[in-house]
Amino acid sequence: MHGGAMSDRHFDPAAAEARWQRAWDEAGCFAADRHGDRPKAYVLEMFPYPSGRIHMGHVRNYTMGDVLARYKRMTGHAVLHPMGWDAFGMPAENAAMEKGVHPGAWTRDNIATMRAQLKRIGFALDWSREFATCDPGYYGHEQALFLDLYEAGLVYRRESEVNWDPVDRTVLANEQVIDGRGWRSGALVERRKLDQWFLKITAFADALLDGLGTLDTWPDKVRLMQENWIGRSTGLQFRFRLSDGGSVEVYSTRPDTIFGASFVAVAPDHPLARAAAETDVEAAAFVEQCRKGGTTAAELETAEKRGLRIGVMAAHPFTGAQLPVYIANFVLMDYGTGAIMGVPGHDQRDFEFASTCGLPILRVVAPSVHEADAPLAEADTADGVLVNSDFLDGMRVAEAIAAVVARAEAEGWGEGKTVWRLRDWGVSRQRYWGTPIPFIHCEACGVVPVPREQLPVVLPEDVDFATPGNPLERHPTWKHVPCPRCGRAARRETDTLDTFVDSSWYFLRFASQPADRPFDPAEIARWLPVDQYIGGVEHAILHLLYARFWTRALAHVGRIALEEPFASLFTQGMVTHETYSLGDGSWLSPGEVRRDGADWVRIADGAPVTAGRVVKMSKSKKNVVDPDAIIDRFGADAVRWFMLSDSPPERDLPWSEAGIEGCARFVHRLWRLFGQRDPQAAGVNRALDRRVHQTVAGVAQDIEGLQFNKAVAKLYSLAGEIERAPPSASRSEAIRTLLLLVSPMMPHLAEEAWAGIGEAGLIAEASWPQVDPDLLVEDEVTVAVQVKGKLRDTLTVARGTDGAQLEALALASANVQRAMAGAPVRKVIVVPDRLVNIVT
RNA sequence: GCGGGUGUGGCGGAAUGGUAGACGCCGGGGACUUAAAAUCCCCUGAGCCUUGCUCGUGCGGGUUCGAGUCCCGCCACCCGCACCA
Repeated sequence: MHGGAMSDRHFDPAAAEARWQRAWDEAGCFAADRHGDRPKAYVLEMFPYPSGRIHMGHVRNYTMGDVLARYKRMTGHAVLHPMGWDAFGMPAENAAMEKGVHPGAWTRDNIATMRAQLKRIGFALDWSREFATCDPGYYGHEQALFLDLYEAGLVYRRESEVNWDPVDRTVLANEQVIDGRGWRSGALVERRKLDQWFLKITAFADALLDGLGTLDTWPDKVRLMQENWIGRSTGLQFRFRLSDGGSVEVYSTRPDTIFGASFVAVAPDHPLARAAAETDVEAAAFVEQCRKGGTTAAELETAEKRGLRIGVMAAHPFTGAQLPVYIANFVLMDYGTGAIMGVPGHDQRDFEFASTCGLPILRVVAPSVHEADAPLAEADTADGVLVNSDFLDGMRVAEAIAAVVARAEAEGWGEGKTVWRLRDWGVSRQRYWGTPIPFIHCEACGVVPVPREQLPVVLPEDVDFATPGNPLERHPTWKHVPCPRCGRAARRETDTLDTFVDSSWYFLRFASQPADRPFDPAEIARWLPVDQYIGGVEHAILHLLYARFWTRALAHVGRIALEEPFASLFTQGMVTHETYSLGDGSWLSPGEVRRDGADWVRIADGAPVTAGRVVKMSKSKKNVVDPDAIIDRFGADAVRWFMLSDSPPERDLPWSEAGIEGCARFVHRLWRLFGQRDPQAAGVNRALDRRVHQTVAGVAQDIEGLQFNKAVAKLYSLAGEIERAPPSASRSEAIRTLLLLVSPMMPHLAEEAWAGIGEAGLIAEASWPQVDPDLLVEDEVTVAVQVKGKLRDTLTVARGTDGAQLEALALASANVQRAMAGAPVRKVIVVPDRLVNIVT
């Protein structure tokens, strides 16, 4: 029975991996242009930042994409599955400061390391299209595209706040601000205004919002998050007359609650606040205090709500009541007009503020007109009817909003307005390791674009990181250039672009890489949009929104004809691991501990270790495992299999030693099974044939739906089924089919076995098995029998047995009769082929 | 604070409103072996008066012949919040 030559050999993952990776390379199987005539499939995973080494999160991400890419190839597609590097960014500069290495050298070393790691895992990538965003051959084109947007009026400059470290005299990223202090200096961070470059993403707010409607294969949660982020709202913008003769413009999405207004508040940056600060020392001190601390929304919104009353009063547009005006730290200058009317009864922030300041809290919306004076323990934001509101009384909220807007417009003190939460995208970074912004500042001519023939503006290599701040700014010669317009001495822009710009069009560059242009429009037409994009949910808003914006902006300037870059999106979960700590709270890595009965101890000295929560793998908690070390021990196929097993791909995947051992066992178990294929065996096993065809169809469906854990479960099942089956022609064919089905997941084992059973050619180029639809259905079914909804028996009957017969069979069951205890039948529900429910 | 998500055995999870726990891991028992590893077979939600019954999908309600699945209200944890990528 065990005739194959393979069964005498053990499967040696290291040898097989090297052999077949070389074979794929030599055959050029994964070059995208290999099958020009086939329908296209562009499979893309978010490209990595070259941080040093590949981590398990990358392996999971790229394994999913790889399985899909290999499957698509087997089902007759021309597949574009590329890889590159998101190579600009802060960590390279940090490394330069800490270790004295050049950011470029550090980055290129990391890329070399990580490329080698990815190759070891056997991904079916078209490496001929690889690039890094820090290549001048990439970022030079980005500069040209930036100039396109500039010419189209989508780029502008304005003042904007940054986190300023007053000791290091440096702009800090949000993550470099810890508890309001600079991470290196420990100085209290301030907000400081700088002239910065902006992209007019708000010009596309409507289009980006509407476009979400076409992305029906994106996860609902991502579309919802983007929708909320764009934050379209309609409301009333209107003016309060001030007691000093001036006025203040406010915006409210709930103008219906206007009769509940008990104060007016402006942002600390609001002109009114600045004016007050000039004349009033107290106001100046308060505004100054508000400038302390970081710039993040979370920080601003969780800060205690504080305000300072200034000398003017605002007149209520309907009642004429004099409302106090405050400068308040919870009012944002970036949203609406930077000023609000405070309605404590129906806005939680206003409620908290009014409570601490002793301002009146009025109810103007109630569940019914009879509850007009129900007390408010907190802000009531529910729908209801207007009360205590003059001409609005009795209206529903929506009706009242329309009424107030109409009245304001008629009387000329306000107008209905659509406001977006989305703000323009600030792309200036006061850093070295990024794409130089291609502009020159001339005292006579102003801001002048670098002429296109002078692109790329290349970063200087000779920079020093001995002191904080932007090395481009203090470089002795780089920024000194003649003005392209008048020829007089001028200086280069020293800000570089946000790295999100780099990742906003890389998927276009993968489709073609001409030297003289960013991309070839014909190749964009051929490959785009990306058919399946896969990455972490942490990119659900920013990266994906920016990439959608760039695509539309490039279409707007005529570079491409494409609205949405990613036809389908999948967001995968994180790889997690148990954490280990000593009594003093210090973390230990998985390699430093071992199990000792029910407990954990440190290997070095037997010290007791606490096994803690299962959390995302991170260097700081030391709960990481290195992919290379795991491949050394178990082989690439076992790691790939683990990445696909058990956890649904959108959820977190807990790494475990036991789990990877189980996967490695299964790899070898399959090898033994493949070795049992006996081409001489005769006879048909119909039941096994059915299982095989059901599995082929099911696995295909699971892979297409990216439900790899379900595909894995089906493959385990089928393997067990085949193992238990006696030899037959059906069984031999089943083994060959199983090999094809596992090949996208365990490509090295599959190639080795494919060759072992004497098949010609590479399994990487084989076709997905055909399904016989007649074999998909069983002819017997198991029907559940319930009494009053509780399972009492099951029946095995021919598929399609009619209802009356099922009912009779059910009533004849002894278990059913006992459960009924003589009660009369009131109703019988029959679901053919599934269930009979007898209600008594 | 705001926005989004998740919750089912010891663990990861499966289940078009229709047999909860497929498949895998761990654990237990057995076979093979001088022995071990490897491999193979069986058992494995809890409880009980064990031909079978009761309970059970984070918690509390509801809809339904029937709810893990639908609705309402909570709790816990995770992700994002515009200069981390």
